[in-house]
Amino acid sequence: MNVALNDINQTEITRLRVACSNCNLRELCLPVDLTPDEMARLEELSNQKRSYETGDYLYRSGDRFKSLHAIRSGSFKTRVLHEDGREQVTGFLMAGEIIGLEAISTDVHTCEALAMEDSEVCELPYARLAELSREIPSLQRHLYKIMSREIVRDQGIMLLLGSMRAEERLAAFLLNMSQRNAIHGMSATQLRLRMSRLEIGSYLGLKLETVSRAFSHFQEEGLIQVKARAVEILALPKLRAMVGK
Amino acid sequence: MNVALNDINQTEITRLRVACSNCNLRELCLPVDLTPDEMARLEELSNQKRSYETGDYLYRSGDRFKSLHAIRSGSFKTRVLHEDGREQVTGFLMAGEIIGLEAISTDVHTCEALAMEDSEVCELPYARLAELSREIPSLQRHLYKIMSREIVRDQGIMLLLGSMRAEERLAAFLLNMSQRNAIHGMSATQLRLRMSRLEIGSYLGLKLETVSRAFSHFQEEGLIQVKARAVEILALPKLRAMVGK
DNA sequence: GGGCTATTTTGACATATATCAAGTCAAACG
DNA sequence: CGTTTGACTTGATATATGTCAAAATAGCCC
Repeated sequence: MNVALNDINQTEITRLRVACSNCNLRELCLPVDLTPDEMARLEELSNQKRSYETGDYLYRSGDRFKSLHAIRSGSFKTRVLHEDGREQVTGFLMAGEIIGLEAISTDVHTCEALAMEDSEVCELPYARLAELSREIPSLQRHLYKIMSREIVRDQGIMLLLGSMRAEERLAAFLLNMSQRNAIHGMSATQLRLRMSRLEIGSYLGLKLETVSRAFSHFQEEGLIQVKARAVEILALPKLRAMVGK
Repeated sequence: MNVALNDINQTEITRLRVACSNCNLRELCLPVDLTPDEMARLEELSNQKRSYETGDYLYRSGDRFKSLHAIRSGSFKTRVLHEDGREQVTGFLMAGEIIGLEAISTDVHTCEALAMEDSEVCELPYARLAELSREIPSLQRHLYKIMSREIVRDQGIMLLLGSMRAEERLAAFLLNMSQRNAIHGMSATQLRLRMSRLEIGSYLGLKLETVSRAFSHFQEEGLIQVKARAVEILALPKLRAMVGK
């Protein structure tokens, strides 16, 4: 749930994402009125830093939940493993985004998160965040909002996944990647995908061949330029039109 | 998002639902330790009551969000209307359940809720609930949990919808209805569905004919006995097996 | 109860996606 | 530099679901 298809529905998308580079909670604070003192206390929470290499686990299913993590560099995917060993990708998390929210309720992670490339994260101990939010009502209210907005976002996904066809899903995915790139100051049209066709398919509920065909078809139509994982978006408006906006 | 497919994944399902008949927040309080005094204050919130006839709106898209509602009797559906007039059902809410959570973040309802039959609800003014939660830390924490558990639940839906086929979706739906029936002290096998095949299809992302065929097929297989909207579940374990558990 | 209407079921066919199987391409490695 | 390996693309076919149409059924009003 860390990643949302319906982001491309052009509602605000900044939300939980940390737009500034030093991995504090500025984005999270932005819409709430905090005093400089409160702000400082909030930023203190995110001072630690840790490195992960490609394939390393940030957390595994069953791990006790202690903290959220803000991704400073690199990217992660979250997944669940089914009994039969199949992998189901549930989200992609990029630099500047916060990961781990899904475990707040259970205190235990229900999926695993692993680095898709060498990455760095800052820890946000949840206990201290909650504690702080009890002292700062506007922060508390904001956390509520963040969480329930996640709900709305996912509801959006549900609606979309139920009714979207393969190419619409892929269009939504590309627009989502584009927007998240743009938020963090990178190109909105030049994408370097970190994930394989198989992973994209798993995330979108499609087979890798279907994903590949959709890429090819988009290229034929002049919507994008594909070169393996380097994708250039040529016709952003047309892609938007495909997903209904 | 008020309704979840993955409830049938046999995790706990009591959650937000109010199991006792007088529509207080007992279910909501249950897992938290409240003093009798705190409990009393909480129950005060749900004293009001209002009636709705079939087709009445509990709220509409765009309405200002003021309160949650606990359904004392009857049932509601939530939906969004697309530009072209198509209706998309996003949830079914039954007696004993709480509706409206999706609007907390935006302060405005993003979908509309209307009665599927004559119904009664109690209002839970959100401001007072939030205020109270500030004074009662364990309640605050519980609200966090409820909300983020909604997240997990919806994530479950996302996973399911992406990979489940028509009959699996219907099986999940039936099991969900069964469980919710059971929670509120009704039969787990004798279901009186309040919604049409069209609404079920809209909710599950299927066409009504597909829903109907799935019902028929289940009956042929001896899994259920169908008589219009009266459905008897004959082979609960087999249905469970269909959805992976 | 009889007729009316909406709902549900069923059938025939169309389309989208999955499946199976080659074949291509590119990075990694000796 | 050739080989290997994994990822990606493309093609042929199968299967699931959607679409269109008609018949059957149930609920409702008089």
